[in-house]
Amino acid sequence: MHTRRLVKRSILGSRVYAPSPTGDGAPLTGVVQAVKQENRDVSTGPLRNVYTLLMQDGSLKEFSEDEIAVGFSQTTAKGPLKSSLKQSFCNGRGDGTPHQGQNGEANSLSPDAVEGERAVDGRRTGRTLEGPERDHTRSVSLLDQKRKVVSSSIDVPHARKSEEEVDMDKVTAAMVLTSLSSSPLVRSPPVKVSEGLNGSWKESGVGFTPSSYSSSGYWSWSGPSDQSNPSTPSPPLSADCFKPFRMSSVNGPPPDDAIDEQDGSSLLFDEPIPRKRKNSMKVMFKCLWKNCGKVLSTAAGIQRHIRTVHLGRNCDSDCSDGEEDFYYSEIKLNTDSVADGLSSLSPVSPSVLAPISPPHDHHRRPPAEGSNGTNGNKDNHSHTHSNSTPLSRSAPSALYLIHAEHAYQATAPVTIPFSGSGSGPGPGSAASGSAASGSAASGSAASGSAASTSFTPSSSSTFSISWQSPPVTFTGTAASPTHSRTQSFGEQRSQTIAVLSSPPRATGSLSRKSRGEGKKCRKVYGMENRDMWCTACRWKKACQRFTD
DNA sequence: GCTGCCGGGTT
DNA sequence: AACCCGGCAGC
Repeated sequence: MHTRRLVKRSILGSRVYAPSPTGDGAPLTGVVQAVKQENRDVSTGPLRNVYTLLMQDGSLKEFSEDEIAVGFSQTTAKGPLKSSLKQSFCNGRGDGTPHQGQNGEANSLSPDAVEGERAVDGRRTGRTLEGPERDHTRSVSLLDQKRKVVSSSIDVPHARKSEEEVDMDKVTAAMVLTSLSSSPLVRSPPVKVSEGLNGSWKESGVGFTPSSYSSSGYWSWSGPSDQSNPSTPSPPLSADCFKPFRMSSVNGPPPDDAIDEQDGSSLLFDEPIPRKRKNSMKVMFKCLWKNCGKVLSTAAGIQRHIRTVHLGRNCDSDCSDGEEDFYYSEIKLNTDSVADGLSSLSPVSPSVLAPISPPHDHHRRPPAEGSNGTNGNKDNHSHTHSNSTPLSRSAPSALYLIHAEHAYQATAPVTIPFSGSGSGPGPGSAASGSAASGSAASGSAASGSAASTSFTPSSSSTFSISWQSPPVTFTGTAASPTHSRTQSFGEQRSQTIAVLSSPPRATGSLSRKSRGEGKKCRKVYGMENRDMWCTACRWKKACQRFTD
């Protein structure tokens, strides 16, 4: 069944021989408690494994894989340990290619099992591709062929089989029991993983951990999350990790079971994907530096941009202190909504958008920037007190533009009119203003007129009513900022989808067909004669019979 | 609260 | 495409 896990688990808890610390040549025995990966020399590339051993005297010591030898096969000393531990389960550095994983697996399987795996592999790949990767079927099937060629051309070490067989039998028995008890864990993550493939790869990384190493506190798993910037997306990684994992998960059982489980998991995997794709989310990274707003598709790119352009550092990421992280934000773009929003917004007020960018810039500039606060205050005051026109123009569009940012930043436009009359604006006070405004808005959000009354006293009397009409949008989204104030950033971010989709809706409401005043089927025929209604009325659509 | 109807889901 | 329904917004 879980061949990889089997291999991994066979190491943890294994008795190994380690060199004596005193160097007198008498090896000590220890039990592998944990494994971690270390990159001793960046230039030499691949990671090496460092094993934490519980020594006989109860102490914990770390040894590199070169230093220790496996206890159960003393004659082969280092060899088996290193090779078996070298099963690079997609360790995220690129050296865990599917081929390697494949071969590693084959090493610990009988030739028959390898054949079985190939067959399953072939079916599995095809099946998987029926889903989201349908478009790449050809290239992947080529890959698949290539994989077959590779694995068939590599000698499966038969000799090792007998050597490991004894140990494997024991461990396999344990694994069968373990897998029975942990199967829910194994099966449930796929849902998560499939989400991860579409949305955040991080989730997929996390999703693997419990299923792959569900026991024994295997803390050394250096998945994507702990070796790269958390905000650095790496979809191919999760995809690559994902496939071998799934293949390995169906290796153990007899073919029939494998197919069944395969089908089951295929359902689990494939089903949510089409739905998710509807949202077609795209993660971008936006520079928050004043007057920049550069948007890049990769975190590394935006970091480099900030480092070089704004922070004036020319060195590469090595000398980064992570400061760049403060200057960019992750944007989840709902491409559909954004496209709709832009297309529907621009005809309404095309001239409004352009001059707005500077003001909206103030709200989202990083707090770390020195001049930020004062400028922001100035501008906000000028907006709120001196002239109503810029505000009346900027508010709706600023609202929209900020929607492209973190959801929590959407609190800013809400607070503009409120905080302006109160204490100084700026990020901090704006938030407090938002609390007040939030409660006010949410309390009266039911109707636009009520919202406008709550505006009037706090804002200057120069406000024109024209400001209020767009807030059809405003009241619609008012709940969101209010809400988000008590949320964590993660939750707020997930809200971005909803927030992003609101502008189109707002503009949609502008184009919403005004309510028909004439008689409608419902009025004419009444509820009791519902079957006499026009179909549109029956379907709660615009009446087609009594058009106004 | 009633009503018209939009948006989206299901069959 | 037909059908259904939640929910918004005007009245």
